[in-house]
Parts: sequence; structure tokens; C-alpha cells
Amino acid sequence: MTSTDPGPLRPTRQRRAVAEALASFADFRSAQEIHDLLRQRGEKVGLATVYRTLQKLADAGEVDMLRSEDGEAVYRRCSESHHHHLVCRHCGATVEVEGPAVERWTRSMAAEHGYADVSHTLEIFGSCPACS
Amino acid sequence: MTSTDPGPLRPTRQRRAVAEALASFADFRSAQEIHDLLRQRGEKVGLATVYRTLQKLADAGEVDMLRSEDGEAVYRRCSESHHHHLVCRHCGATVEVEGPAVERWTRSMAAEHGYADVSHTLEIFGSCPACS
DNA sequence: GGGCGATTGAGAATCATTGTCAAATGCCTC
DNA sequence: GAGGCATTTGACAATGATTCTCAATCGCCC
Ligand SMILES: [Zn+2]
Ligand SMILES: [Zn+2]
Ligand SMILES: [Zn+2]
Ligand SMILES: [Zn+2]
Repeated sequence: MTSTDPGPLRPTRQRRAVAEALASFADFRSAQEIHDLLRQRGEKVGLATVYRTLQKLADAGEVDMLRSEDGEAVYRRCSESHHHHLVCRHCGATVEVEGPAVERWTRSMAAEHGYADVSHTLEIFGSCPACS
Repeated sequence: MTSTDPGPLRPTRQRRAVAEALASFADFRSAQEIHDLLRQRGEKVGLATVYRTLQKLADAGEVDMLRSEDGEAVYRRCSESHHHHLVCRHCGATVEVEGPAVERWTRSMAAEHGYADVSHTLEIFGSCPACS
């Protein structure tokens, strides 16, 4: 090991608040939206702290982060296993989808061309039944 | 038709310059990098114009745009047919990849959940052989 | 050459995100 | 239960990509 283990996050009021907020909605939301939500609930948490917390949670794999069609980072508490998303571009309604074949395909493409250390992003955008 | 056809883009010195720049490299580059490239070549083109031109080309499907891992929009002249990318996260080396099965899969996922008007993004990031 | 809508460019304006740094807070030890 | 100390926070400044503004230019057609 070359680096010191950062250890688990220290539990603070702010981090708890963000975690609770994340548990309270099912669509993808931006840091600013989550900050607003906290404010409405009467929780005082600095915007910078919301950004920092979301980033750490994303690094730890506890939330999923993706970029909306206009490039903003948005976050959502998801299931543990690797999956992708079907996102309504109007209301944000999200469905988690899994595709083992897709996973295999990305790996084989990377291998075929000698790429190492591979990651991938795959999102599907559309209009959900309610918004169509 | 509900809207007036905007018609083809008027050919200007600036747009030609951007098109030539795009033809001169094979990796994905940001608007700013393309602007720098133009400047080095002695072409005077405003940064805003580079942004506008790239956007129009992307809308017209003449270039591909994707977001690098840190969220910046990057552009590349690609082949006509629908495809995805295997991108080196260090040097930008890019391989176009096609996967009919993936296309079918995204369509069927969307259909299964009643999503209409579907689009998808799929990119693979890794370290190319030269950078590994 | 003139008319006119499309295009350009320099700079200001936006806006998400990150950096700064002093003050506040968990946690551990005594 | 106080003290020491590294972590965390928050108000605010700073950054950086992208977009907007609008007068000056340009391409196209007569
Ligand atoms: Zn997810
Ligand atoms: Zn996957
Ligand atoms: Zn492409
Ligand atoms: Zn490389």
C-alpha cells in the first residue's frame, strides 16, 4: 500500500442529512436540487458540503452519478449491483436495467483493442409512459 | 413539417477552418483545444464561433460529441453510421465500435418499460496499449 | 453595387463546481 | 469531562466551460 487508508467517513449531522435526502426520492437530482431539498426540510447544510458529500458517496459506490443530457452531474441512491439506467428526460423517472450481455460486450471490445483498466457509461434516455 | 427548414449552413471562412481542423485529428478534442489548434495554424476564429460551429455540426450529425470523464464536451469527426467509442482516458486515442446486439438491447429495455423517443449514450473508457 | 438576413467576435454574463481558510466538531486519551 | 488534534464545515471567492449581447461583417441574390 502506498497511501494511508482514509477510513470510513466520520458521521456528522450534515452527512446524515444528505443520506436521508437521498433516501427520499427515486429520480436523479443535482447537488443544487438536493441542497434546496435540505433547506426546505429545515436542515442547514452548506452547498459546498453537499457537493463534497455527494462526491464521496459516489466514490464509495453508495450513490450513482451520471451526467444529464445538458451535462450536469446528478445523483441517485441505487441498488448495489452494477446496472444502468432508463431515464425519462422530462420527469426524471428512472428504471434500473441490467444487461449481462452488454457487460460482456464492452469487456470484449476493450480486450480486442488492447485497452486496459476499462470502465463504461451507458444510459438510456426517453419519455416515460406518464410523460409520453 | 411544423418548422421552417433552417437550410444548409452558409459556408464561411470560419466554418471551413473548423471543418479542416476536425479532419486533421482522430481523437476527441474540446472546443477550446480546437480553437487553440486553429490559432496555431494562423486561422483567426473567435472562440464563440468555434463553440457555435461545433454545436451545429453535432446537431447535423457531422461530428460526434461526448462528455469526457470530467464533464467537458469533446468533439470528433466520425464515420456516418451509428457507433460508440472506446476512448483512452490518457491520450484520447479512439476506436469506433459497433454492437447491433447492444442497440437491440437498449430498444427492448425501453419498450419493455414503455419509454418512447429513446436515445442512448454508451462510451467505453480505458488505457490504450500505448498508454498502459 | 445594394439589400438583407445570417454570421462573427470581443467581451460580459452565467452557472456549476472547486478552492480557501478560519471556526466548529467528532473522537481518542487521560 | 477536559484537552489535543485531525477532520469537517461554511461563507465566500475563484475558476472554468459555455452562452449571451449586439454592433460590425459577410455571403448571397438581384
Ligand atoms: Zn443506478
Ligand atoms: Zn455496465
Ligand atoms: Zn463517433
Ligand atoms: Zn492512450
